[in-house]
Amino acid sequence: MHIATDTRSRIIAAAKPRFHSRSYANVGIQEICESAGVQKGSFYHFFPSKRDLVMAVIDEFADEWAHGFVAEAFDPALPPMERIDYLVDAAYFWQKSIKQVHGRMLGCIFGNLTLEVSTQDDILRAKLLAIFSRAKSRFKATLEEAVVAGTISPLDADLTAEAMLAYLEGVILLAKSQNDPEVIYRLGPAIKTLRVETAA
Amino acid sequence: MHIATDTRSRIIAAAKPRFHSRSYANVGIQEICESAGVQKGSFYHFFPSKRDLVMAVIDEFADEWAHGFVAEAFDPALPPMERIDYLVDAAYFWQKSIKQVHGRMLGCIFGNLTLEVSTQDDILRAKLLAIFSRAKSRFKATLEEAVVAGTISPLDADLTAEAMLAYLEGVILLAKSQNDPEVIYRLGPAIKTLRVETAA
DNA sequence: ATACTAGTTGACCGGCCAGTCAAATGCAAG
DNA sequence: CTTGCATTTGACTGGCCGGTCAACTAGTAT
Repeated sequence: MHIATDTRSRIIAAAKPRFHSRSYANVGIQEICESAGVQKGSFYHFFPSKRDLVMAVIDEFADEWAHGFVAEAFDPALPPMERIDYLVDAAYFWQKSIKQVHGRMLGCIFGNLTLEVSTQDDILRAKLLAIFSRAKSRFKATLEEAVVAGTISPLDADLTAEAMLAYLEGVILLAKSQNDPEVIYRLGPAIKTLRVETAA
Repeated sequence: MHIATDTRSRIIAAAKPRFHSRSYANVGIQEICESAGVQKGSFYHFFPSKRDLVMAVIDEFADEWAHGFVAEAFDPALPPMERIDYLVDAAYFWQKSIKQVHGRMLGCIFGNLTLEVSTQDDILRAKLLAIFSRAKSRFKATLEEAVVAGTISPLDADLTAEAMLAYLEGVILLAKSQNDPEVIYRLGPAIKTLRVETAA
């Protein structure tokens, strides 16, 4: 099997936009199979369960971001605090373009899934947590660099990073409630005002 | 029917913790009926649809908060910025007590439902939006008062209020991803550092 | 007593849910 | 040519989904 079976890929490709635009519980395996032109039994040959599929979808989204906007935003050539602006802008433009195509603001799939499933499935929660954890590390490293560069005054980089991530997710949530990406545009830049001071 | 039928109330009482701790799609009417000791047909006598039930549940949660913690927090006797601290504390203690009883952090039901259903049901989205809108107004009035009192320097009260609400929701989201209310405790106080300056 | 209505009952609808299975297919290595 | 494995097929399971319905009960108002 030198040629990586495209069946698996087609399943994931069919599942991605559905989980993103609806919800975990609202998307059925049957529908995914029909859309991917795959039989039920074939699906279960590649994925032991629905949960395994959504984990693969999460990975794909994470990779897509990591190699796309995130890589661009956290470009070491950029002054540290500008990287944060860049990331917020990227979130804005991405949501905006999705809305133009799809008619709706879909928000962040990691946030969406977290609120839906994390009380019901600890394995999925752990997966999502790991994603947030990596995002936080990016913010943290950037903040530390900014402190060293003297761009911002010293602060608790770990907690401030977490606060910024929380803010970004919250802004996207509110934007989704208004079905309007412009909320991200208006509220996003305030992310840089967030600060947690270092403990005494 | 002088005695307000308790059937309706029992249905809502059975639905509340379920929608809060799981999700809209994951809770069935059958289960709610069984738990409330009510027949299916009786359910549909009081609620035209599942959506109407969840709207009633949203209203109950909103009232509970409005007459509980929110009323306490936005007490005019408190210095304005302390009201915001109070509200964040209330969110923390509430989530913490839920976790002690239930074993899990359930988060904010408005945020949970927003991310789950707002791409699929504009009526529910509008309902949730109205809740957020009221919350934002509370923040805004408080900020305006703080500016007048000279506690904080002048800012864009409308956008800062929205930013604070976003931050609170984001912090709760992150806390839920870690199943740990202490996240709210650690990150919450930074809400007061958020600022959107007035436009030129 | 009668008529009306709010409330209740429980069976029923078509359809979808996640997941299983035994049998068939196709391909590759010996 | 044969063995063996990856892949695919499509029917099938038991159970739940939201919602409907006609019949029944009970209380109230005239």
